[in-house]
Amino acid sequence: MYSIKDVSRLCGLSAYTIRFYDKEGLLPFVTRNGSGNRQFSESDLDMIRLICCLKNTGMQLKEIKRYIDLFMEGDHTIPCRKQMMVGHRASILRQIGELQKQLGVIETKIAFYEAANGADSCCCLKTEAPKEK
Amino acid sequence: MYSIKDVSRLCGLSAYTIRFYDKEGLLPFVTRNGSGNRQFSESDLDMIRLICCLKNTGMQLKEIKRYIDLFMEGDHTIPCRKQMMVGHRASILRQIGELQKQLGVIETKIAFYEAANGADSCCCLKTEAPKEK
DNA sequence: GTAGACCTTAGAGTTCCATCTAAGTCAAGC
DNA sequence: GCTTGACTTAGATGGAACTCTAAGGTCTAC
Repeated sequence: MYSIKDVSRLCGLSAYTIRFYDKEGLLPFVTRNGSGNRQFSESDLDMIRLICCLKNTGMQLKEIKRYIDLFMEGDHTIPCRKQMMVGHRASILRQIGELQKQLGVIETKIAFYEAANGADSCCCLKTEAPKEK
Repeated sequence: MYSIKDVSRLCGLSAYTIRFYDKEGLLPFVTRNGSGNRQFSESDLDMIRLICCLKNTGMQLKEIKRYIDLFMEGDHTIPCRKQMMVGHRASILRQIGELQKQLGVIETKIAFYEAANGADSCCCLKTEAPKEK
């Protein structure tokens, strides 16, 4: 069994975020110990990792909650959950396609700058790479 | 010359959003007509399309503003702008890689559901595909 | 038995991005 | 000259996803 801090470390979420997810109903499967503290099992961890995966691929928390709700309802919702994942796969493929398209635009822009100016000159070496993920 | 409504239609942004971007300093190149209304040139449109491209690939508005500010400073900032685009290209490639990795997780999940249940059965036909883009 | 580290809660605050409201200006058509 | 409609502004509001604060409970070690 893991504490909230363990999960935070293992899943790369802050403890705040984990509590927030719980409050939002994303973690109804998490149990408590005698003193009311959350305790997470290995399978809870797996579920949280799946939640992160869905979130990182652009699924909204309320949609993830819908998935979790189905999960809690039992095996008879498997076809429905599968349906959601199939839809989400399509969404991810769309995103990848879109990113690849936009990548082309940026490539063109870079090529333009390459042509407009000498190879490696830079007026502003302190420019750090954008931090967006 | 295009009105704000034209640009809204041509770029898929609401007029609110265009004004908001202007207020945020993303459109310093836009001129006004006699009565104070914004008028957009063809090259303004191109710039707005680039802004959309950067935004859609996860660049924050303040980072985009930094790019626009450099653009307004003139050609001597080209190496710096190129640097930004090179960094952003790396960011897009990271995003694509990440999505592809997560796609694998979802594929596995679907395969699991496929195994757990009959081929095309579905308990919940009204499930629409997730709308996240 | 008390200090320190950990947890709990409710609820406030923050950031980002966008959207809307209210009040007003301007130009064209009747 | 008045209505209509598109535009302007400042600033309020919204929602998504956190992030933090305050007040307090519980366990362990000394």
